[in-house]
Amino acid sequence: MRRAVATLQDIAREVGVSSMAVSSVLNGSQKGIRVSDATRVRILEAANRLQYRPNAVARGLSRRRMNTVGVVAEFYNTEDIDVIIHQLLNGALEAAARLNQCLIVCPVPHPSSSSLKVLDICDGRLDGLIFIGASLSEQLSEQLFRRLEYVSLYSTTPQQHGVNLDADNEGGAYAMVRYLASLGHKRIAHFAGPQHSAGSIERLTGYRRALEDAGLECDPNLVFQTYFYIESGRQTAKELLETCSPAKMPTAIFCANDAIASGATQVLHDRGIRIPEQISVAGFDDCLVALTTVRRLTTVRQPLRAMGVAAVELLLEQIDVNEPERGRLVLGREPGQTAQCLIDSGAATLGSRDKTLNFRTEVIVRESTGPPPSH
Amino acid sequence: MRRAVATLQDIAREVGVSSMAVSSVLNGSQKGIRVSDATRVRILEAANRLQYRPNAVARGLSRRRMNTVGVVAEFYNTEDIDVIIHQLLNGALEAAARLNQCLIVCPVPHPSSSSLKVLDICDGRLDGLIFIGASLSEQLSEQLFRRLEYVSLYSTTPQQHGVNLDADNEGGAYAMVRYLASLGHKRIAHFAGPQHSAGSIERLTGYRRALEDAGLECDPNLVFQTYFYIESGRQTAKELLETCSPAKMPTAIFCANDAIASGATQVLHDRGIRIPEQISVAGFDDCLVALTTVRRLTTVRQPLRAMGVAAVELLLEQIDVNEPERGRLVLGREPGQTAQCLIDSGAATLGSRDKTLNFRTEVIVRESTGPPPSH
DNA sequence: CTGAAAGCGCTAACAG
DNA sequence: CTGTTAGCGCTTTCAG
Repeated sequence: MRRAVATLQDIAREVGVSSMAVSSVLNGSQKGIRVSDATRVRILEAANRLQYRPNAVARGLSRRRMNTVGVVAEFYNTEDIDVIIHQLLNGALEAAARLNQCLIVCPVPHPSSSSLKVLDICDGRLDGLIFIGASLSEQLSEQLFRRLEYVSLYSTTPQQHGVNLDADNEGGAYAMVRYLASLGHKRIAHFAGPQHSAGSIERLTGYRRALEDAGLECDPNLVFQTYFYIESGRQTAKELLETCSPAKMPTAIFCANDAIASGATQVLHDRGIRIPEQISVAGFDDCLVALTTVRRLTTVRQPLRAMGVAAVELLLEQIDVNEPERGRLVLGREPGQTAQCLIDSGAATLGSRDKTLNFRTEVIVRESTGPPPSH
Repeated sequence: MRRAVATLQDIAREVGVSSMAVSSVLNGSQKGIRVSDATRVRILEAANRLQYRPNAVARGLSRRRMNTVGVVAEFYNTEDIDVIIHQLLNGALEAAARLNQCLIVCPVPHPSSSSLKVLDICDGRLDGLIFIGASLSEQLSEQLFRRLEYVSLYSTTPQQHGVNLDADNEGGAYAMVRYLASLGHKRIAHFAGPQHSAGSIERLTGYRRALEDAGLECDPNLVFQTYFYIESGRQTAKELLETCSPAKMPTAIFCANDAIASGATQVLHDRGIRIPEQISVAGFDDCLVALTTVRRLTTVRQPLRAMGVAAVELLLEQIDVNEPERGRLVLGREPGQTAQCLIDSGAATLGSRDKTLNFRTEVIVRESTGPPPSH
């Protein structure tokens, strides 16, 4: 929108037709309109010569639709969560491109400033919003809902409106701990994530259920409370080594994410404890750090790409369904159809948390796990 | 822009004044306008009651300014470049917030699709653009320049318009290699980045100049061509171990980035070569993987936050200067003043590549370097 | 089936 | 100083 940018009317003037004719040729709206082939060619030629590009702001004002969805993510974190966001984003980008939607990211520097910043962007320039890892207060989600449709991923608070997507945390943790048990481990520690996070609690639940089903004792002294950071994994590993008597030492540690596992691995390695010969370490997420540890991590992978795709599709379905006045259905699906497809195909299940879709996870076996030493 | 969203006119109708009065009270434009305090209060009350929020699309169309800058970055990469982008983004966000500008990120999935995707977004919704690591063809930068102002970071092609920001690659590499030499290393290898990248070449130049100034021989067999990936570092380390006779083995490796250093570290460690006792390894960038290697990496840190801030300020200055018709100066600086300040303060220097500002780097000493074995 | 006219929500530039 | 009018660039609607 600067210097000499050609407008629709410029072209209309050049060619000597109405701006409507130009609009219908270039932006293919208005179904019933017929322009003679000769004029059509002249319009296209003029548009090309003048390097015409439609002005999305004007179009948006008129159509009440920007064909743009936003992703809100907190960009202050330099640990592994970022890589997760990138993978989600790749899926979301793919889906958005396929459906002719723009996807833009609205980075939020700090959790606290979210509320202000987020409402700033809900000013007509976006048709819908995808929240990643947000904690939306009831008030904010109400305000948001008045302005646009949204879906969330890894929401840390119960959803008021719209759907929430998450990994099948409990299932993933369960599968990993069963795997460790199948290797012969009897004493499996858990470096749990922060307990204000629903995902952490679910992973802990999966861990407990797996121990029980494997007929193993669940020693509370082997469950440690940590944060999702490398440094926290490091400290907790030191704590474990200091507080545990050799006899009670676990032969495997299941960490609530890869960052924790990375930190733990570093400390164990520094103390001369060999992985996986003396102790097995497993993570969760399968992000970049899983590949940079001394022994590449056995971990639980989430279908991040598919989740990104699903987020966009669910959002657009919501817009289609709930805002018919905006016309232009993008997906053309029935209400709930997108979610139903995911469930039917086995990609996701309806979680215990209301309105949450849990995506199936997968255990990735690498070098950081093996049978316990006595085997 | 959905369901019942109050507009300016709604408020005007409620209160019984002109929409102009409302506009001037709520959005503080139109300097000369006076509204009685009583009306002002009633307007504010009504706006609050109706939860009024200005529609940025309508405002943008009218003012020809969105107060929004975009960042274009390629989001397909899952290696360390991401973390760099995040740090840059944090700086950019800070500056944008301070100057009352929205900052949004336009992720580009693949390098090849950039041209299309990028022009898509230059449709009036953005006042300016910041490119990270882009290779803009001459044609694309021309088209872009017709539509909006832009600046670039780590541009891989010479700049047609606008300024480019980069780290002082040569200076950083020089400082690191001088540091290694000062520890007593005589045979220092370099795992160079891809030679189509200007930054890689500059790092290589710094390496060579440092060896020369330190009076060390520059053995071409110790310079390896790699890519900016962990796996490439891994392979190159294997190559080094296979091709180098023990007598000719370097005692230090300076890697063109941290990912390469991480891969190299893994292989060396796996072969039982102790770091830094037997060989020192140094990286460049100081990103997350520098903290997850067996020995935390000695590396060259770039002032990413400051670069993000500078990118936004330089861009807004360009808009102020070159698009006076849009009014509303954001910075109110003279042309070139922002760059001059950076140079005067010593934060950056004018690079050899035309129109490039090189930001001062810093050697961060950690655990992966030490004196050579014979010492 | 075509073309002129009205309007999306807001603001800048006027005339009263 | 107020209040009205005329757009911003595009699209939808409604006469011709």
